[in-house]
Amino acid sequence: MPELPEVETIKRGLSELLPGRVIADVWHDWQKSFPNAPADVARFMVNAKIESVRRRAKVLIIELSSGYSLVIHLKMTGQLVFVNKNEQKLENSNKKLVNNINSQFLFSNSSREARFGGGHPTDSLINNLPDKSTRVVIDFQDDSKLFFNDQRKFGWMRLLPTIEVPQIDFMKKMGPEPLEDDFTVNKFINNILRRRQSAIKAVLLDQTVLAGVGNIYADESLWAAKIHPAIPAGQIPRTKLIKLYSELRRILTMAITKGGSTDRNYVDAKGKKGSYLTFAQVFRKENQPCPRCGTIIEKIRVAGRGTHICPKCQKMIYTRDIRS
DNA sequence: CACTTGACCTGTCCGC
DNA sequence: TGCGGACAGGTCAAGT
Repeated sequence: MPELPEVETIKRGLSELLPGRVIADVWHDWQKSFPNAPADVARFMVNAKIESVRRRAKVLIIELSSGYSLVIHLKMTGQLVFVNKNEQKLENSNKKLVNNINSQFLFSNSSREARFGGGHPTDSLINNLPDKSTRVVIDFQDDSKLFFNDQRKFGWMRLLPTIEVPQIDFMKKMGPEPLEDDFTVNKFINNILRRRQSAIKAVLLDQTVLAGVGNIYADESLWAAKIHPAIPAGQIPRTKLIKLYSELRRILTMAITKGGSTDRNYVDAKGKKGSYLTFAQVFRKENQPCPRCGTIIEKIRVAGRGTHICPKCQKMIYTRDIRS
């Protein structure tokens, strides 16, 4: 769910809210989410000040004044929700007013629904925390709180010495970020072709090739570049890869300016369904017409993932390595 | 080594 | 209405 644009959006939000705040207490109930020893938490988190919030691919890094950092991966259902006590009081006394300001202190899939979708049931999220998905609560000295919620328990949070963060395994293996200035089209093509026999979609999802792309943006960029997701990477003409490079960067950049997307469908208070993938062209659009040619979009399975294609725009036409 | 599949979880949705 | 099962997707371990 959270891919690069979503994590970037969360990072930008937390960057405005957390730095300068001092941790008063930390509660956590779940070893997998937050396996650090209570003694370490007490020693390196309590009384520490938040210095900065950074992002590497889909990973958030909250740097503390103690020389330690919180490294956070939200995986599919993780949320980071910041709640300011004053706002909470306001919520209790004047619900309408708070609905309008929810977005400034909620950073989660639900908050994006709130922001882009208008009123809906999760407007009341702020009243319900902690809930049963809450794994970690960080209390600040000014009585504001940061909640880490994760329904499916795939996400995690680790407290590590800041200087060791780049050394941990999955950080070292991570490939380049698609939006970095020095990530050139040639680098992109060379990295793609490192996995010549794999389906192009599997390559885009491989974080050692390219860090930050997930299922939504893989489908969207392959549709934009008119490439079938199951084509072996090595069989794609160079001109198509150049197109894929520019479309991937364009779509990721656009998604960030829109504050990310969410694939959560929900039912609002009136039982009405809605989707908040406002700029998706194919993702979760199966059985709907392709925005480009009108052909009905199909959902198939590629690289073990649900995959959305226009069967006319994205044909399996390559049968040999035409680069050589 | 290259590449694919299944496990990790739980809430939701679909069909019977 | 309830119930079983498929499905969702990021990442890693285990498999071919």
